[in-house]
Amino acid sequence: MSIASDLIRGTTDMMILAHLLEGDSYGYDINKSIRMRTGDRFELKEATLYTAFRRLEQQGYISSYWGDEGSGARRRYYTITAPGRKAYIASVREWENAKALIDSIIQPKSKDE
Amino acid sequence: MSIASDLIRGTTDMMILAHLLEGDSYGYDINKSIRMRTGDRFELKEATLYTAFRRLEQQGYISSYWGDEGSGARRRYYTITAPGRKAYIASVREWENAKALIDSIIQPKSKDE
DNA sequence: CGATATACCTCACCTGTCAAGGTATCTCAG
DNA sequence: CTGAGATACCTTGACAGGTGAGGTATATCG
Repeated sequence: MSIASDLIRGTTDMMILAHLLEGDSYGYDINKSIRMRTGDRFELKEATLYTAFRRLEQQGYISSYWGDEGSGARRRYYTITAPGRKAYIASVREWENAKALIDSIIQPKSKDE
Repeated sequence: MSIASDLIRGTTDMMILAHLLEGDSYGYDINKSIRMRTGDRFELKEATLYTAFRRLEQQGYISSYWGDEGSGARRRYYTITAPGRKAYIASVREWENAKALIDSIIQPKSKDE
């Protein structure tokens, strides 16, 4: 179950950006939302999540700030930037493209089986 | 142009196995055929191709033999094995699964844009 | 007080891709 | 004959992203 790590590679950043498009969020919440959207069939590993945040922030695609909750564990919120939106659009385009290319290469002989 | 290497990661083996399903073949030919099927928009890098062959052979998914052409450069032919066929089917299933999961995570708000 | 959930983080390791380099043979133009 | 180009194979080292394992801190509930 779950996706082979080699298959998700390169889509992690896109997943995160997709979520930030709908509003600022923080790590734990993004992952929870991914779990829910996929019916518990997939989740990002924490290490993957946080290294992705570092990467995206370094590239200027997201920016972060500490939330000021009165109680509970502190949360670091992330916002998608304008370049981030552009990068997201480009990555979705690339993803659609890759899907089509790969499918054309492995073209299954029949629809069912 | 071309697919980001992080996006194809994990599909290379599947691509190669897909080609071997149609009959024995050798490296150069497989790559040529991939180039053609994708209208010159994609090709595996040689280093990637040959490391994939090593990997697949080690896993018992393919086996190889030297062709005996009277003239020209020698070719190493590859055959897909029974376990290889099973692995191919499993990997296609996994790929379809991953596509659906990823799409559900990045779910675009509208069909066009 | 201990367990559980929330919430963050880092390090070392593994694996697959790829640029760069190499070898050898054949064909064809000049 | 010589050199270029295509065919055909291979290896090495660097690089990048995912991940297991470990760590910190707070709040809640029994």
